Amino acid sequence: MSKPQNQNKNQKPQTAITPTRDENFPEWYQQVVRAADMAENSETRGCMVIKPWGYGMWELIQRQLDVYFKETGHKNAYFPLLIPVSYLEKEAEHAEGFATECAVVTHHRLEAEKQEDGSVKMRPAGKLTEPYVIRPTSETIIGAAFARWVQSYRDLPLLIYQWANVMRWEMRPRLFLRTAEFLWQEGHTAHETPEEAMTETRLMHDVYEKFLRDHLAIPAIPGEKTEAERFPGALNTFTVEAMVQDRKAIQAGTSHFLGQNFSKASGIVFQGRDNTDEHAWTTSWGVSTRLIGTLLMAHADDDGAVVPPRVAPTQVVILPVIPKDEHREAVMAACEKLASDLKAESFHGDALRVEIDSRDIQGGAKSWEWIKKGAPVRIEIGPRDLEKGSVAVARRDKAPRDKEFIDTAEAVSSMADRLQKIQDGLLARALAFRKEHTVEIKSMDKFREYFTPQDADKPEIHGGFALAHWAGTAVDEEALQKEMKVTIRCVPSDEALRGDAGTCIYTGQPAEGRVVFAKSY
RNA sequence: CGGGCUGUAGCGCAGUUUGGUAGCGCACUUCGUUCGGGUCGAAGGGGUCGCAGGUUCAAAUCCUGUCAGCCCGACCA
Repeated sequence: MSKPQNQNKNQKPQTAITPTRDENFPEWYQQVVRAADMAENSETRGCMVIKPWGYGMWELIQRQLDVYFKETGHKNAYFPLLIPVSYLEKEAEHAEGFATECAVVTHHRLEAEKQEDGSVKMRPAGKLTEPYVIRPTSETIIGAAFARWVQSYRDLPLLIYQWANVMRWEMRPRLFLRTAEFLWQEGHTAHETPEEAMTETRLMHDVYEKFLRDHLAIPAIPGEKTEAERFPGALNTFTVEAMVQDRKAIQAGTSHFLGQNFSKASGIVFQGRDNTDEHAWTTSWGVSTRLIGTLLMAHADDDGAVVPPRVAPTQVVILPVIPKDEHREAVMAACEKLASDLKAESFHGDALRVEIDSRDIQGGAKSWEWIKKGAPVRIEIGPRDLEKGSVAVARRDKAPRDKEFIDTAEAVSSMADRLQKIQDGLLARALAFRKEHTVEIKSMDKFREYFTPQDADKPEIHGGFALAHWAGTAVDEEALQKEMKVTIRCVPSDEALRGDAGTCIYTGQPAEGRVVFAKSY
């Protein structure tokens, strides 16, 4: 009966994804997205089609973040996709920052033109007197609305956010990480005082950090951006920086203290308590579908996606094992029963998301599909289980063939706990990984050594986060980036990471504390 | 936007140098076989070779243009 493994004509690779992370990380990432059936490139340049498994994650992210936004007093609204070009001209730094990546709408009509061969060509007609840009972000158009809405200090604060698509004509799109069109949430608030606005900025920064940690199992480092990395037009930018498995950093969410830059540009003026006209203090903050790319790069392995249970569209997939047709009815009935029992259980306030995969395809192939999608738990039920009253439970955070045979009732009652263990395990693993690849560096020699790949032609995964003292300028930062592609990811908020005062590794000047350096996405 | 590579069936590719109107693997359909498992066998379906021009009796193959994708830069969530 037993035959040697991998003796088939079409030998399967040892891993479901080729290449592996070590072999070629960027290519591995793309293969994971595809194997998990989450998204694909579309006909439209730089834009992706998000498929149900990927969009399902986004829906959960939306729903769960929405709770936090509402809890912190914000209200959802919606503003136009098209922004008059003149709006962008109001804030110089902002305009400059986004000018090179704006899609511009110049016409409002098409005219059909019959060709000689009978086909039809559509030509733009009806030129607009003032072109529109498709929003790359909405500070300006929301600012214009705020200007209308605010008269008195009694109208403040305004706490608004919207779920929307935005467009930035990126030169190098990558599924989820950087696409020309992406989905996001953008918060925009206006306040009476700078202190209040700063409190708001930090509050949302904190919300993002907790969301990444508790929902996406990503331990991000919260901190402030340096001037060089700041949002165009902002006074302060706060970021949550995550480390992914090639040890690079990715900015997963930002919140900006905009001072009065945008209120001056948009004319958000209110009459203050002392009867004088004042400009409001504004903030903006956002996370995007990039979160999904981040979570893949943080958790996926060489067998495909690994989705944290809290954002898994299907948390438990039931795989019927039907050796002979005569077993079908009994097995399917058991699956239905199991599914409904599981759905009666709850995880973080929601019914468990359970799916029976009853497709008539090879069991092995089916099981591997769910491994590649990263469903947290797979349950098999076959005739033998029916006799014994047990089921076979497999976890995505364990080896593909690692199955546990558990009494059915117990499998159900312990499922929420099992999902939480997976969720916690992913976070612990990601945190351990980040710690393992975070070093403290005290000299430029060591710094260069850390960030220089062994093989320059085909750079291997190297480096990580470096904590080092810094007192340099934006110009110094740029020099570092030119030399090694390393940037300051943030000035960490965490005192332990920030450390004590010391000597800047670059300028030798006294530095207040350490900053986080890394290569980044 | 600069430099390099690529575009042939849903996916991955061969064929292009030396023009003669398409082939392989996987996937898909049907039948059988196997069965806690990404089985094996047989028979099938599917492509105006990225697009547009040009050269030629003849173009996937040569020429020009263009679009898209990937990798490396610059830019960015």
